[in-house]
Amino acid sequence: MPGLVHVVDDDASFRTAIERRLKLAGYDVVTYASAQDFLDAALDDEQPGCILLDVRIPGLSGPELQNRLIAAGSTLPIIFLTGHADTPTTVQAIKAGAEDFLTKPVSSELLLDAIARALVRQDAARSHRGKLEAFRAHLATLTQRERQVFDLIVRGKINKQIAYELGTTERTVKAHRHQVMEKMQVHSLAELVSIAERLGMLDSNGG
Amino acid sequence: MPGLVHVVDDDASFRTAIERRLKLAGYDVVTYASAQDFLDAALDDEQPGCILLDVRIPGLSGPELQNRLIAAGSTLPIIFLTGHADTPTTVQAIKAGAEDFLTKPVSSELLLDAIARALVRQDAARSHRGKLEAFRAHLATLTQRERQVFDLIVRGKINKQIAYELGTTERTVKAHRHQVMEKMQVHSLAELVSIAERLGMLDSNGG
DNA sequence: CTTCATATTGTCCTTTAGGGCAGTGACGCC
DNA sequence: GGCGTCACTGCCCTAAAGGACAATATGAAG
Repeated sequence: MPGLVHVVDDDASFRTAIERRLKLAGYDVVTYASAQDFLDAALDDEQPGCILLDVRIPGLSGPELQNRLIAAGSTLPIIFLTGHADTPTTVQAIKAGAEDFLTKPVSSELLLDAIARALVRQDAARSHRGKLEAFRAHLATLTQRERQVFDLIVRGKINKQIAYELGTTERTVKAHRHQVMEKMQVHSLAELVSIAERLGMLDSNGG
Repeated sequence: MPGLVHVVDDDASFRTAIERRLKLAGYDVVTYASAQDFLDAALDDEQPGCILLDVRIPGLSGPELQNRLIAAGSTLPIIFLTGHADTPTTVQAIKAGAEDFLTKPVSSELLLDAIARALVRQDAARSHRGKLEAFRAHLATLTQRERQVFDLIVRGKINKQIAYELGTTERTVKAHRHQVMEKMQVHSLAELVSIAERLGMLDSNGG
């Protein structure tokens, strides 16, 4: 799996060395001397890649950068690389979703394995997220009224009940319902419910 | 949140000390000198509780016990406690779902926080799992034919198509469909699809 | 052989869902 | 004032779902 590896480390000689190793393995590499440099690069989050991130770097620390990226909704997997790891930092990083936490010096085998895993994971996450985004995009085109009808439909209400709850008629509900199916680009109630479930809209329902 | 804390550690004086601290905090405690002792206790996995587990113990190691429990489908959260942690072990434990990884000596604050989190998490996991189990139990009462109809229903097929695919008639499909709704204890197609989605039966569908 | 579960199917009727066609009314924008 | 979007609605018709009542067939279990 090809991909772009972002190396964030303040040690210039380390950056040079790791870049050479990764390029030999067939990866594209970009290096950054600080977390801020990385953020300033304003990356395309959708591109296949991952981050090799030093924990202790001047300015924003590795875990701080990780938090920023999570807050920003990034899906770029992070592999931490550090001279000496302390347990709480390690635990926190992994809990926050880091792909791995390695210690320098790192063997090429461990490093390349971690990168390969990270790229596979990101690929899966990206395609999964892509589908959800498509659903959300469709959902966003619904008018307020259509959205209300949508919510009641996927909770198993029949048109008659929906009409009553919205204070309108069955014919009107049918019209909205038609628009909902059209805009969400589905051809069955089952698909509609499936989408709603995936978007977490049915977590606490009462049928 | 009350709960039973299982302490697995080969150091008798440590067990005694930790038991006293945990009981003071209001928890029930059971101690084990080895992983095998814990396994032999044949625990009720559904009871609220968690495990305080030493990494290096004679016989089965902490991580090995963790793997066994995962393989057995246990939902008991694990908090690792160890004298000195190495990074790969820490990473692996957390990735495998351990609640935390603490080093001895541990402050009561960190320990009790971790236990409280573990119990909350287990509670959520248990109730979530309970619902799924109920669904699965209902699903298990379906006959083979009903199950086939179920699968096609939740993929958005209409009775006519289902009848064709199963080489039977629409009337028969209706009969099975009725049985499915009855046995799954739902009153709408939406509920049925929602359940199917939660049970992971719709991951790759074509509507 | 009898009983039970399963699978099957038919006829008839009611309720829901889904649209076609047509029209009204409110609101915001150019 | 004209245009477009959104919400609303009536009449009418077809398709799909669901259930009542009734019945056949098969295989496993006792």
